[in-house]
This record gives sequence, C-alpha cells and structure tokens, in this order.
Amino acid sequence: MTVTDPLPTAARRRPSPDPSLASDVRIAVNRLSRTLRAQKADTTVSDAQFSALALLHREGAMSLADLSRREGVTPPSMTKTVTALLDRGLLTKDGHGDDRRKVLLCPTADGDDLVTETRQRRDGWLTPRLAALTPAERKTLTAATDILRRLAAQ
Amino acid sequence: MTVTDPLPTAARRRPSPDPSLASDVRIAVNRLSRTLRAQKADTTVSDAQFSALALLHREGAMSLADLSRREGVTPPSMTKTVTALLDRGLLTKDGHGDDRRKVLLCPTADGDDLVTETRQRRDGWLTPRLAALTPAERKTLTAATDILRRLAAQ
DNA sequence: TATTGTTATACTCTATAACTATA
DNA sequence: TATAGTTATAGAGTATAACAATA
Repeated sequence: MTVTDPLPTAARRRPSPDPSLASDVRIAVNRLSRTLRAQKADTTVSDAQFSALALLHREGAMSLADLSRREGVTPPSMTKTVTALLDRGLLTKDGHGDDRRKVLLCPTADGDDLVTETRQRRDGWLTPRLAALTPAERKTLTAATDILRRLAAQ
Repeated sequence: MTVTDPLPTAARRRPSPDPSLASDVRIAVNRLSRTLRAQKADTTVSDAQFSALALLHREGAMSLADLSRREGVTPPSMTKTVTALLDRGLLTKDGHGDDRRKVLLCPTADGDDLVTETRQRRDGWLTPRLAALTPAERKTLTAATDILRRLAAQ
C-alpha cells in the first residue's frame, strides 16, 4: 500500500499540543484491531475471499480487473481468489456482454447470505461490549469513529 | 479484510442505543490500523517479523514457546520468523540457563533501533494529522483511546 | 498495439506431523 | 512421559513473467 499522501496544509502549521496522543491512539487502535481480527472464527472462507465477495456484495457485479484494482491485488492473484469462490458456489462468472474479453463477477444468493451473516457475527462480539458502556462513553466513541475514519482516509 | 463496509441493514433496525456503532467502530479501527501498519521504517522486515521483534522489544527476552503463544502462531511458524530475524542480525538466541531445552530470544541493538525508528515513523505520520484537528476533536480522541484500550483488553 | 484474463513459477506465512534433545 | 524447539511437508495468498483472446 502506498502511503505517500501529502500532509494537509493545516498540519504543517500547527504544533502538536500533546505528543503522547499519537502513540496512545496508535497503540489503542492496533490492539483493538487485533482483538477484533481474532474474533473472526470464519472457517468457510478466507480473509481475501471474504473481502472480494463483500466488495461485490456492496458494489454489485464487476470485472476481474476492476475487482483486483479495488482490492489492491494483481489480476493473477484475484483469479485464484475468484476461482475459490466459484468452486464454493458463492459467485457466478458470466460474459460481460459488450466486451468479450471481460467477465462479470456477481455474488450468488449464498454469497450474499454469507456476507450478511459474517458481518453480523463480527459485529456480534463488539455489540454487547458497547452496550455495557455508559451513554456518555458511547457518545464519545461515535464522535471518535468519525475522526478515525477521516484520519484513515488521508 | 474489507474495511469499507456500509451499515448492515439489520443493524439499522435493532433497538439498541446506537445499532450501527459496532460496525462503525470496527470499520474505522480496522482502516486506521491498516493505514498505520503501512508506515514501516524498513521494508526488508515483514509484518510477522516486525510484530515478533516489537513484542520482544516491549516485553523483554522470552523463549520461543512464549513468543509463539503471545503472537498467536505455532512454534514451527515462529521458528521461521525468528530464523529470518536472526539472519538479519535483529535478534540474538541464547541458552535459557536453567532449562537447556529453552532458548532466550532478545533484540540486538539494531533490532531495538528498528522498532524505535518504526514507531517514531508511525507516530510521525499521525502526529501532524492530529495537530490539524480541533482541540475538541483531540479531546474526544483522548477519551476514546481509553475506551478502545479497555475494549481491546477484554 | 493495448487490454483482459489465465497459466507457470516462486516466495512468504501459516499449519500439522514427526523428530531430537532435555526434563 | 512430557516439554522445548526444529525439520519436513503442504496449503493459502501474494507477486512477476509470459501467454491467448479480443479490442
């Protein structure tokens, strides 16, 4: 992944008021991310397969080149992932119509179900733990989530 | 792992305090973690290698069994990772002393430097971006970091 | 010629099973 | 017998290079 995006202009002007905040945020985010990853317990499909399937579920059918570009892997690598999903009956592969070189990859009903169920299971670990927080803490997390998302998008 | 999932339809209907919060937190945390992980100081060391080295740097020397347990991989897998780190001069492997079956793995000066530099680089990416936020946003992140840490510890 | 997708090949990280040295 | 670590082997997932079919 390339991470050479330029800094926002404002970032070059203001001094950091709390030098330890960066470390604190980084460590907290990495630890929780690791904990969440450990809750997957999804034995049916691998991470790479689920990620590709979820993208198709979310954005609809697309070609192999588009899928590999969106997932940040090479076409040969995506061919392998797609083959595994086809073998498991989670995808269909059809002609693209206008361009006979292209294929159109689309989740099956089983594929759509798997995405929905897996997502609910992954949220399922976190949901009761968030419910155990105070309303004020949840409000803080809601606001922080938006900030974290903006940081990750840079 | 996909990190840009939209809200699950079911989550919008659930009568919890904030049904979408679990998805939002999970996605935001995973995305930022992924972005931060990409800020490596040394591209010759893989993620698995850096993760093991950073654990030894943080917690001090330990045996291969302890290291593999803490990293959540099997001993044979950790043997490979450790061998690569030894070959790169980032670790030392010595006898454990009391039990001659055990080994004691310890970062070298170069290993410690690599961890420190990588950490500074990752903080260095985040610090100016945090400085570009408003004081209220930084206050929110400070409070959220504590909550995230407690969640990760469960 | 350029693009789409596949095959061939190789490297890394992971695992299980079987081995050795020691306790 | 049990434990610590290694070696052997295999399965994913990734990559680059080379190819066929199509535009």
